[in-house]
Amino acid sequence: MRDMKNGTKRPTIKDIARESGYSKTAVSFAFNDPGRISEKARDQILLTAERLGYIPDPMARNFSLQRHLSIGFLLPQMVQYSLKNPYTLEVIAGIGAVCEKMGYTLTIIPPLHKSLALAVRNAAVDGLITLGSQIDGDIITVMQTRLLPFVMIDGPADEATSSVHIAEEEAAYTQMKAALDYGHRSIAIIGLASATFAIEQESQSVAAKRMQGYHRALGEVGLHFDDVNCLVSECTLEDGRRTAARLLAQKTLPTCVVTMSDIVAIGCITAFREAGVAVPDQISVVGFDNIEEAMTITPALTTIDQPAAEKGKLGAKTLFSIIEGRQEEPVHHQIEYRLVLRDSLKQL
Amino acid sequence: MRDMKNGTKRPTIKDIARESGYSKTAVSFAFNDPGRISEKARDQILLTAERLGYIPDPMARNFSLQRHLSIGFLLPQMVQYSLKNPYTLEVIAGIGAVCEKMGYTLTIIPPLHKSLALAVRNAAVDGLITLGSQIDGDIITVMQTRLLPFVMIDGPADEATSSVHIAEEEAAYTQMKAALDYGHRSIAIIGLASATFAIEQESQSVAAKRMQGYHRALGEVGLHFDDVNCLVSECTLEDGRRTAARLLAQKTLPTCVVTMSDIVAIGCITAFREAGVAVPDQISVVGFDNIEEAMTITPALTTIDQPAAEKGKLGAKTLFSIIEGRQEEPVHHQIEYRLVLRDSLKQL
DNA sequence: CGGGCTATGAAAACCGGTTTAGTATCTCTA
DNA sequence: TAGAGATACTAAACCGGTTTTCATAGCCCG
Repeated sequence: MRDMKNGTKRPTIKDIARESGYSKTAVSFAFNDPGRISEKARDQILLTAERLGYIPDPMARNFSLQRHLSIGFLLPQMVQYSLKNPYTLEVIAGIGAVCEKMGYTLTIIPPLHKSLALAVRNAAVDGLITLGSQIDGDIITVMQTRLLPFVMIDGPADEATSSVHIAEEEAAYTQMKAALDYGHRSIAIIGLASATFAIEQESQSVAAKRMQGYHRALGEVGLHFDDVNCLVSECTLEDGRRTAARLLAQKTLPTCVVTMSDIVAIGCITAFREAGVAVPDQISVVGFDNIEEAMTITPALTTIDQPAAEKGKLGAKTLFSIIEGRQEEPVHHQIEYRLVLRDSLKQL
Repeated sequence: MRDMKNGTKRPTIKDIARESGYSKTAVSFAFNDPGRISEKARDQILLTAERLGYIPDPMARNFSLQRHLSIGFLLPQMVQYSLKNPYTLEVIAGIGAVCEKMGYTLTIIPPLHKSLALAVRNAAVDGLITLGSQIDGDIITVMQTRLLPFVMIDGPADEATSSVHIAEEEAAYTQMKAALDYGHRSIAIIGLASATFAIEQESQSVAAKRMQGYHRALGEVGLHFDDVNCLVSECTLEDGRRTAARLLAQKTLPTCVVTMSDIVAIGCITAFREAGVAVPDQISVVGFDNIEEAMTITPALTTIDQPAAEKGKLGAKTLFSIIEGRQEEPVHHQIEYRLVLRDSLKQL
């Protein structure tokens, strides 16, 4: 009997076959289809496996079965940004909950050598979920070439791509309208990093659609982008604070700051507080997302609620239905948003 | 020429070999070791690959190379709990940042059929990071049997296991002492779900070590567990609120609540606020972890700072050094904690 | 002009499982 | 008692790459 106990290498199915006196096939059956062999053989094999410390190699198994038992989540930005954004994290949690139910793992895929397309090329997953607008043609090409099922959340999805999203333009319109309805006319907008203030462009990006909504709401009271203070911030608490500092450095403060993200809004509130500027008495702040913290901060944040966890769940469910072949045609889930009025927006 | 464009299956290396007139070997070289073949052959092959939409199968490649290019993070609890805990998320972000740098993906591993050990058996990863005390012998046995490198964060690590942690007993002592130093004698403790109030047991779990620290601090002012109100909460905002409700339902309120987790502390604060109980004027609250929100909530939370992201980074770095064979002996990183005094703890 | 070296590429083994196809034996039935 | 069918098992093919080993041709050099 070959001494394998202290060998540096793990025993394989072949070792168990040899040691137990049965064939590879029999060993495989013992683990995967016990009824297929005799009780005696099964016991022999399982005992041998136990004795040698044999555990079937998951990768070999997955490879043979042509599956991964994992779906991928494509990080919209570098890890240090993405995984600090509570909205993103809530989406991930939603995806994760479905994965758990399905017996899959969830692979977080950061850019590889700064390239998301490269990361997708190498991703060992059964399907992908993307979040946000940073998804360019290269990435889509790779996914399609690999025949990798994918679902876009908040992304620039065309007709052929399954997606989950809210009515961005309308939601942004609603958000801005709330500020205007409360009497605010001196307004600052803090957009996402990818936002552009050239309304003409036909971009499918979330930021662009929201800008269109802002534009429409402002137009209804006779305002234009030229009349508002337009800034841009990374989607992090820190950068929200920095952006608020930029506002504070200007001569005149707006009466209301409309942001595209709660995390930025919260950054602003803390920065204002530290600068001795009272929210909402001196300045109102409106957020977007309704993350959990929007409720706990003082003052509680007026914001647009979009069910992030629900988005993640729906995205994951959709992906699994494609993976399992239950879904042939692309689907586009539009889910509900909702204005949540809290203390951070003050009636003028 | 075989028509492959609209076939339902992806082309393999064999197809490219046949179509280009070269061998599998040559195709492999074209992608991985271009200098090994002639320029002409390389161009031919790459062109053919492009034309047929060939991308090497990552799983086959990884299988052949006996690697995964992914490390696993073992979720301490069910997804819906784990991924709602900011502390856990910060640790994950730290791990993720290192993964990104190393060109690895991060696989989130939820329990499989309620079993973490089973999930570990099947995990397709090069190594594992665990968090918390829920790691039992079965899980460790599987990791060892699979010869899977692993690092424990906040875990019950023995000498043979690489780990990252703070001095739990001492940190808890410091936390409790702060409350006592501020004059509090009527105290409630809200422990982690796994906490037990039988101080005698020699458990290695975080909760047990912290209880020992509490016990020591209380003892110094002549108090004992019998004199304090001991509760237990899941590590979620929601359960924190429920636990606060249980406190509120009792006849007498303590003057100070000492929790093992910021997220629970914040849940308590919001519950107290909603019940009209002023923090810290009527009741003080002390947290543990110093998550980002501890600073933004009103009143700002007095807590023990432990650098979660740093823990994740250090854990991941350690794991990679084991995977790459640079680290033979197990290492135990003990990192610094720090008491952060803020408004939620009031001098009596 | 023969021996050795380099450049180029193909054949076959290998990674560790699963599965198909097939064989030998035993049991039941007509 | 022959044939059909079930049972228990094995050999070999397969998943799609990488890598080792080997073959051939061309070249340089003494």
